Amino acid sequence: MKIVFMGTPDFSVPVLKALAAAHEVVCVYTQPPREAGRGNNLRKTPVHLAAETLGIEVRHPVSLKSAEEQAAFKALNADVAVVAAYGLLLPPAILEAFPKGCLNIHASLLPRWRGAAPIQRAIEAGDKKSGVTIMQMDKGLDTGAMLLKAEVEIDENTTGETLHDALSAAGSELILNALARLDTLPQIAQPEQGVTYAAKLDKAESRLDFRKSAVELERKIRAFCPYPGTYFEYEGERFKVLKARVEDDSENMTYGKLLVHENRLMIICMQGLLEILEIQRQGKKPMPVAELLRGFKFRSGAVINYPQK
RNA sequence: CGCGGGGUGGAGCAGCCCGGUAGCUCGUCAGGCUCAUAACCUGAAGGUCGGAGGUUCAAAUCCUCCCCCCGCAA
Repeated sequence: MKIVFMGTPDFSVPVLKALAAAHEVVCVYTQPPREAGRGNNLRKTPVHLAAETLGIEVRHPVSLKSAEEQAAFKALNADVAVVAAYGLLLPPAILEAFPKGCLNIHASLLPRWRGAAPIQRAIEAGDKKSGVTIMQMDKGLDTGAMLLKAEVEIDENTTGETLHDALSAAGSELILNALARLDTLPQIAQPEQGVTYAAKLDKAESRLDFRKSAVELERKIRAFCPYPGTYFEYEGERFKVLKARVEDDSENMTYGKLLVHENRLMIICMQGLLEILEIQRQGKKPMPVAELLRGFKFRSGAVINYPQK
């Protein structure tokens, strides 16, 4: 099949590779290079780089609203467009440009977690499973009819990173499956029941708030690992928390207090005790807490800064 | 030229501002103690202080350039 692929971040790269291996990908759409990272140099998106390696034409329009862009898109004369985390809204003219329309790979079991950050929100909310959904795109935000789903378990070791990779891999497989049976697959409308939205990740959420429970915080730490990360402040310095565990989930009032015991570091939460397992100092690499404690001393009993209301 | 932190025996840190014997917490090795131990005691090995120049009687420490790692912002 002749396919146009539209995607931007790392999540989309395995999908592009899978498609390129099995079909004719005539063109790749991605976000334009932007200033990013140290030095604010222009950076091509992961999909952009992957497409170049594969020798596929890359287009990165700022918008698809203009008649020129829409005409250029339609002129590709493909059978279908596959969209995975592209980052641009698709106008009706794009959605209807090809015979099979636009298929989307969404990283959740729709209609749960429509929107920007379905992977992290699922872990953060304590869901026991997530998955990917292949859907026929329509005008709404992740509201189109569903073709196929694949489930992925979430357990106590699942992080944003591992779930991201698992869903990306599952999505790559599932889209090939869907394309192979495109004409016979039933299109199932999304139920009204169970709709939730995954709000985009906000930097302010990265700061650990010890008025929350240890259970909630541990889930957030896993969900936000490695991006956007979580941290607490100690004597004006940020300490990124990569991994933690719930030591105790009973109630506690002196929340925000830090405890150093043997080679362990714990923080009292409004409800429960959170043990920090993996930590990263500013300018340093992530390391197990016990290692940091060999050279760096936290004052036991110190109160950790957390967002004030 | 976006802002900033860091590279010191195997690990984590201090020392650098105010040049002058390489330190701390661990780990490793050997021996001791012990029913035993990741515990304790004693001893030992192990470092061109990221690299190259420069200043100086003397540089981990001051100056210049380079390499590598990371945090923030975007």
